[in-house]
Amino acid sequence: MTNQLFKNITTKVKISQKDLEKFLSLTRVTRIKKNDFFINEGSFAKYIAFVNSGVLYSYSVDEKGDKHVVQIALENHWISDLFSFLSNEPSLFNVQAIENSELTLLNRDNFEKACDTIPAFERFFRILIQNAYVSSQRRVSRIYGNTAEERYLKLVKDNPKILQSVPQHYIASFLGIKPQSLSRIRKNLYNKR
Amino acid sequence: MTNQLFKNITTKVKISQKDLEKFLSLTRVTRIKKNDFFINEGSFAKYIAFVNSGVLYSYSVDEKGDKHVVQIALENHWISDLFSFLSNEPSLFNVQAIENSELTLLNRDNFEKACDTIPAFERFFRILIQNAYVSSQRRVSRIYGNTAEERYLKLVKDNPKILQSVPQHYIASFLGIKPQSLSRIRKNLYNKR
DNA sequence: ATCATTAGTTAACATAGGTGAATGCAAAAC
DNA sequence: GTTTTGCATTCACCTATGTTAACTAATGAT
Repeated sequence: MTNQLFKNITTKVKISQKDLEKFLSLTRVTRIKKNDFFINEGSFAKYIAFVNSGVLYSYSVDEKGDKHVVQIALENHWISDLFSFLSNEPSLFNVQAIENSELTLLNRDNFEKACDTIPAFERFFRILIQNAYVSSQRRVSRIYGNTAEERYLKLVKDNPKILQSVPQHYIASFLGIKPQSLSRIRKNLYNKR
Repeated sequence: MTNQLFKNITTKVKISQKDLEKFLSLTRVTRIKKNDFFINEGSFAKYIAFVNSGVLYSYSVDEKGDKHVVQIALENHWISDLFSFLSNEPSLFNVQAIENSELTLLNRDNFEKACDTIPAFERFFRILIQNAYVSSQRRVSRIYGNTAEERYLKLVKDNPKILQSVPQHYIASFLGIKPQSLSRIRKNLYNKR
């Protein structure tokens, strides 16, 4: 599990073994049970989490009370409410475990410390935020430019693991459609072949 | 125009007059004509721009050749392809002037310099990026949770100036619908009253 | 083992928004 | 001043997705 985290960092930035271990010493490992909340909307995101094992997802709840899945974080990905974590504002999202999961946590103080004392980490983290931003922008473009079926096929292609480890109604919400519609889309796709 | 920029910064962070002037000395002012490009997709975003006067907008072009308006920057707002600017990757967007505009430009070297030597500026800029990220996430939620009519009304309410200074087909694209649909929506709204 | 809950499927019907074409108007180009 | 081009509007028709509801299968609780 530690290895996974090391690998996740080293694939994005050059960093010495020593700095990696220094970084690791600022984190702690925890477990979270299926359906438990990692972050509650309105509270403050104290941590960002690297998913060692399991799955988490984040979602917002709109004025009409409808849930909208924003991110699905499988094993080996980072999740938090970045905005709340970085700005110390109340969180706009809930983050919840889809299955029992193991997380490596970094709190805000240690995050600052890591940024201040490990230049490679600051760089790594800047890239993480940029990627989050870009993927959000891409998502807008995709919603506008593609049908739900196209978005589903794109997900199947780019992220087949999500389909295996996440119940379908979460995926529907992530794609911006109702579970019934996803069911219909899948059925049509089968019939086409 | 300089005053506007000062005001834009001081409303978000505390900064001394001296630092403000230092920052200003790192920028330069330029003019751009209606329909000219500030950034071309595929090229590198060398600058971020503060709009002193005029209007710019950014958009992507999808595989089908359709344009999708991503941001509309009126006077007194910042615009760029932040991802390209920060990561030095080719731009994913075009940024173009809707009318003749005057911009205050900051290039990457001076951006780094400003971040390194003016702590308040680094903070200001981090906030700018965070806001961009959050507004992108909010947009996804809004597309999923609201009809085009609701999104239009929200825009009218939050940003009436955009309606006055931007042709309607840009607004339609920004809302994720066709110009005909926006026309229909506006007609229905009139009839309701 | 039983019962209750949640997830997924299907189908009939409703609706928001897309598509293509026609029209009028205003601004730009000549 | 005339012509051309681009923008907004309207309409008839089409399609993707939403809605409601019924049914089944799987999961969890007692």
